[in-house]
Amino acid sequence: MAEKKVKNITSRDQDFGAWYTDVVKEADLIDYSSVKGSMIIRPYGYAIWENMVNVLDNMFKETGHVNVQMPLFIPESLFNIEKDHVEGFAPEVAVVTEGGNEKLEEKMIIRPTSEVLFCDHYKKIINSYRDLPLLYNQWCTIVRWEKETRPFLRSREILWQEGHTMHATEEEAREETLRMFKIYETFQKEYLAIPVITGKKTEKEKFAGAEETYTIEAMMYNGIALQNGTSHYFGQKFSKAFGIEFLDKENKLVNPYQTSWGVSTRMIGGLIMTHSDDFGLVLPPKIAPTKVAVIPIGNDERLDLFIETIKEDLKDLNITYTIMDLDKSPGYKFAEAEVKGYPIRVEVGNRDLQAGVVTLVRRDTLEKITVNMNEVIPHIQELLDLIQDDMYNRALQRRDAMIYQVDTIEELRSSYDDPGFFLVNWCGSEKCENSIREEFGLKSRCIKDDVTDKKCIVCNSDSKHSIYFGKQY
RNA sequence: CGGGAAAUAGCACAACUUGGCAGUGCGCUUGGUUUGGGACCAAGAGGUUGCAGGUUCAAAUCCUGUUUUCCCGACCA
Repeated sequence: MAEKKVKNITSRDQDFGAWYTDVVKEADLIDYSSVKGSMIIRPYGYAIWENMVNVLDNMFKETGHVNVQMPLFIPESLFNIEKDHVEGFAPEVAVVTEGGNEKLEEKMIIRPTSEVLFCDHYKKIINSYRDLPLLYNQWCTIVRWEKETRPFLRSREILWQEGHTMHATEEEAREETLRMFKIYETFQKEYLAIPVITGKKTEKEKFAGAEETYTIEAMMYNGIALQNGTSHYFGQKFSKAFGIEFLDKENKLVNPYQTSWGVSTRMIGGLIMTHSDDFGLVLPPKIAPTKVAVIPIGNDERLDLFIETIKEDLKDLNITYTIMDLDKSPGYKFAEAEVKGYPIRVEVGNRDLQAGVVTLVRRDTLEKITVNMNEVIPHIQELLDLIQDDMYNRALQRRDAMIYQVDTIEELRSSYDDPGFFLVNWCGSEKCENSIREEFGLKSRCIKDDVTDKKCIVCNSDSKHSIYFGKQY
């Protein structure tokens, strides 16, 4: 069991913010660049993203979506077509005013999201109900001029995925919004081992231009909320504003119904702040680029033989691995394996070989397990599943312990500073939502469900919803 | 965008107060010895002190501006 703390990582309980940046840096996930708010994602960080992309991209394709690539620039006039959308994004867009040494006649906005580009294109290619549904997705970067930036959590240049779909009927579009919402939820639970709270955003918090926004809210180790994905239902707002029309089966000209949905590398930040510890990164096996680290200790011919065998076995089972045979002391390798968050490490030296065993160490608990040499592989397989499940369950327990049902404003007043989410009854008015935000610094996360037999904790009129509030990143 | 702190070798820092040869530790390279919690010996390499101006015989050091990073706040589909 590790006794010594990795020297360059601040303790998580002492200073959560410093701990987070330390882990991100020490695990070689990113480097800072000379460009404010634009991080360099290094190979190990990018490998985590690639795994996320692969899983999600398959899920998108299985549900009929295809990938496209849209322009980076949006002419100002195009951007200005939908009023709510402009108002929401205007404060944070970057604008190109010059090109080739000349002032541009029309400013070009660097996409902060691509709704208008998709709509501009859809207008041309949608003519008949036979063209629908149109299920497009793109993997790309976008730019939002954020003032405070943090690696993965909030950057100016954001690496993400945005799906944009058009449907013949409202029902279909609503189904799509929820289908993708569900895919995000499943992905985060099953692959990232992050328990999430899901629901609708309030009018105040929804996406600029959307009719409804569904959100995936995760709670970090310190009780802070992280919005880890959204799915929007647009109705016909954009299709009307952009004049997108098609002939339906009755030969009537109608506007299609639209959705959009996205997740970004912010999920990597969520992954870290949910699972990692003072020794470094802890990754769930299903998303870890390297699942097993084999650490040979000392020199021995039998050791080489063992390494060769285990390499073959792991390769056959498609379990990614690394052999840490660098010329470093064992302690160095253990610490290195921990900071990188390899889910399982296999320690093997003379002592083990003599006894015909190897030592397995789980990264999540740092528990050491001695197993028979010829049973290593089944143990690894079993352990990978167990770690995945245990990580989810631990995160779930911790989160649930930090959700507080609060029935009166006095209760909230005495507990609002506690880390976590507060479940309150709310009348649905923006006034009461704002008042909770102003007095307690808590933002609404999402609506849990409809409640009618309770009173709003602020104004005491009939409650409409049970809703989560929390501090956010 | 407001308040605070910082930037010196790849990393962490010293030298700055009181201007005068740019240094220490880790890491890196080479050779050797080692190996169960961040090994040891020896020999090396590595610098436009973030950037741009100014003051001065002389600037890492003093002054001005600027960029980036971190912390707190505001903002954040």
